[in-house]
Amino acid sequence: MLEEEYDINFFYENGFIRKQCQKCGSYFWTRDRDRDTCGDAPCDPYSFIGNPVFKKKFNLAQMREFYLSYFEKNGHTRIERYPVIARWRNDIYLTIASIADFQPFVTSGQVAPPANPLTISQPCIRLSDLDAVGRSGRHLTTFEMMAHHAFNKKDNEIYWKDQTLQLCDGLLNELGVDPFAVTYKEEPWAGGGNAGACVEVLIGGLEVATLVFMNLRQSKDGDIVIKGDTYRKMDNYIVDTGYGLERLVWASQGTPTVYDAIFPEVVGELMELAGVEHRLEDKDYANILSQNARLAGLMDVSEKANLLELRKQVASNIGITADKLGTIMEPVETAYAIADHARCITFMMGDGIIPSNVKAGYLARLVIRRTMKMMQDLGITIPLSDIIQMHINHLPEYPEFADRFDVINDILDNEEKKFQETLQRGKKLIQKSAKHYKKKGEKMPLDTVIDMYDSHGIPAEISKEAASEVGVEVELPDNFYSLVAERHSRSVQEEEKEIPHAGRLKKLPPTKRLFYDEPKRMEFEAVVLDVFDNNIVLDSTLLYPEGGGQPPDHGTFMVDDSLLKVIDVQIFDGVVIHTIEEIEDELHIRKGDMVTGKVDEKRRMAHARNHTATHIINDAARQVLGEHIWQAGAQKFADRARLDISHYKRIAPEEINEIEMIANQMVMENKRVISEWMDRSTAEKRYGFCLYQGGVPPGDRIRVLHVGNDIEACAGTHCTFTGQVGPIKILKTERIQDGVERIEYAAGEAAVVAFQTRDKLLRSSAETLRVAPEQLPSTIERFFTEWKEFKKENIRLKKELAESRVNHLIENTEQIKEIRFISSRVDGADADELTRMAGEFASSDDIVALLLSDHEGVKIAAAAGDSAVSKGVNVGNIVREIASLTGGGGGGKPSMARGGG
RNA sequence: GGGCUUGUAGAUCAGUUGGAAGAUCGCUGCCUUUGCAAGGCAGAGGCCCUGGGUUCGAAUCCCAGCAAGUCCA
Repeated sequence: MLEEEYDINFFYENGFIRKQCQKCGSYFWTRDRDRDTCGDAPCDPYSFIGNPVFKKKFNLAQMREFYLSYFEKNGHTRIERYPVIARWRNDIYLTIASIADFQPFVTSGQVAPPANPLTISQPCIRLSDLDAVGRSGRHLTTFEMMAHHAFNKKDNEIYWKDQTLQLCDGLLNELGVDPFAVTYKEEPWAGGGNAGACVEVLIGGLEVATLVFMNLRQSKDGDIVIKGDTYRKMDNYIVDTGYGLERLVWASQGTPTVYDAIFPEVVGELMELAGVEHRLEDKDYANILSQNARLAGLMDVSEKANLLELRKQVASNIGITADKLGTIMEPVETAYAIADHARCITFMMGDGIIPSNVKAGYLARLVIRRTMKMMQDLGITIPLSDIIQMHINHLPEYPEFADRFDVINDILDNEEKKFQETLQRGKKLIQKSAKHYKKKGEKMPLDTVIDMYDSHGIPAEISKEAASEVGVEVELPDNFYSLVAERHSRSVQEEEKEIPHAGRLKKLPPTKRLFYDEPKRMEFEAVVLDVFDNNIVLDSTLLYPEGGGQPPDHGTFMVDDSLLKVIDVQIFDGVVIHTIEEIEDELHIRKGDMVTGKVDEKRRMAHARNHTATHIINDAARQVLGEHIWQAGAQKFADRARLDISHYKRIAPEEINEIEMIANQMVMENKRVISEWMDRSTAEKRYGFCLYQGGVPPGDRIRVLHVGNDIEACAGTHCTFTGQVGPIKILKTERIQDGVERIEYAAGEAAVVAFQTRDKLLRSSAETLRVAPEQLPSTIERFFTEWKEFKKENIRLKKELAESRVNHLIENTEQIKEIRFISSRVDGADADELTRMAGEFASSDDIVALLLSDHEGVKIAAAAGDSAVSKGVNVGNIVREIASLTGGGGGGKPSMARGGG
């Protein structure tokens, strides 16, 4: 990064000088001429603990308000926070920074920001330092990134570096910080395909803010190199700042850890539940925590070796053994982590994430299970939802969480049950396998433990515990989880969709799509702009190109006297390509020709019905199942459609009936389906992110569709009134992932066909049994029971028959030395009967029986009694040889064998 | 989106190289006991998830589906 990027007037005008850190070598700006270090840990250890840096103590709500109103006062518009689940993006699951709210369309300049400049306090979730949470005293999974953003364009600059620093410095002044204690460290920044100069704001060893001046975009032929990648300047440039709300509060209070500063009540209650005396006013105790936090600030404690080193150092400073310190610290650290994780869960669930085994839901489950495990370790027996309730009580700024508590409670109970079941199942599996290794006198191999975790979700420590209960040792390496990761590290090949004829398409203007304005028109005339292979591009079209889970229209083109069938329609960058069915002749069509196009109306209407029905079902599902319902995917066909929704349980049959009923009522109400093209920002502001249930469309103008209460961004073709959808029939539900339910249904004619198909099924079943359809359930029940009874009787009779035949034949045994031998033909007997008979003979110790029948070719069965076997008789071999004569095969044990051919 | 694991009695699970479907708990009846806990004896209870395939023969092997568990991106 060029040095001149940091040559900022503000510094010169306010008495700053640029120095180089004597420890790490970075450049920084300070008012303090005597300062030699950059102010960042580890060059400067924490000095604010026990020594707050602001003029008063703040809690979260106070600091947030102070910050936002400061920037409001300075010309910024306050913006509502975005959800922690990044609904408007498909590249990340969780909101990891305030700027994430405005990516990709605002930052790229395609879409105007909701206000400019703006200020926001954005809750963010980062799970990358999970292991350090609780231990380091400063790591959090959830934090609020307070920010002021200015989106500048070449011809419209809001403000840039000078004013950004001015605002930051002003804020810190108002908070009452000593101006000499603040340093601004130069640190180039890059991330997510963008980069720029960046200044870290440091007080007392703590980084409280990061000021990024984003003006570069990653580009292969760029001329600026940062961290190995090349970048080039963008036309727009963005002030991207991030102030750590929690850190500012911490610095204002000077408590030993950030946790004690931001949720002291929850920490207090958890410590009590865990039986830990957590008295910060106790000087010795506070001293241990403070030392720990100060030193932890200098190292990465997510690594075990570092944690041990930390323990050693703190222990020697206060004069106790590292082990003893460990027993003091561990429960405290765990309680901190629980408090933090619970807050994370509160935000996740409060914003509607449903735990699952995929995507964002998996991350939620990960955190939930970690938390439950830690609660178990500490002997905290209250349900996790109680801790969530504590957080919600202390978060009055988020009333939406309180509203959703009932559902959260339900979900968490469910999760708790599932986790317990998984652990129990796991324990049994482990002990079974442990017994196996105990027999062999071996240790349990690491591979087994990895298997247990990978396939059954049993944490390694629990495997170890369970195995040791049986008396089998397990060696766990430090890098256990990276070994697991290795198993999965198979190269992922990224498939890049290649757009055919990209070069040619680039030169063409976007095709006018007439089907939005005239949904009922089915015929049109247009001019041919280009022809290649079997593809035709027109200046305008009525044919819907595949998109949004809706398949393309079919139709015909009439050119002069020839009729062409359109079998596929796709859109690339606004240009619609019609693919024509292969014909033997050449296409007699060229640029400039006029074509008369016709839409296959039946197909179009079938799609429109199923598509509108999808919105209706989505709305009905939300009414029946709850507000947490979120579309996770959808696909429409001509004869049916399906909708995937997030839900934490299987949908009960009664619920399906209710959804179906409500959906059909919506149809009967015959409401107008309204569509409007809107500004993206306006639409987001008015309707929220539920707009993006079906995916995030690109561009600054989006089509907003209202179907009843359901409002979504949707580019598909729809009915104009809900009545046109016709009957809606739900066909089935399927659980495609844990936490995601798929509903399949048909609308309109397709629904009628579905009714009829089912009716036919019912009728033909009833006819076969010769009863009325109403009597099917009871009749089938009767048949099934009778069938079972007959089967049992059959077995019983065969057994009796076998016994009586045996009694009859037992006279015909032939004495050969010490064994009695009998062979007989039992025509008509099946393999089972023969076997049973042979077994009956062999219940006498010295008998060897060989039986044959003519059932389905030849069947052979043989058996030998115990003493016969011990004298060396092996009927398995005998049967094998006989069977080979019949052209079949056979075999078995020395005492029992069957065969045939 | 990818990987791995599992579907057998009401429950928890065995089931060896393919060769007669089992155990424990629970259930029913009888016996023992003042009663309970328990013990003894006898018995009921199985579309071995579904559908194909291989085979003389499949709970077991192969393929597809359904249901469930789990790890990762």
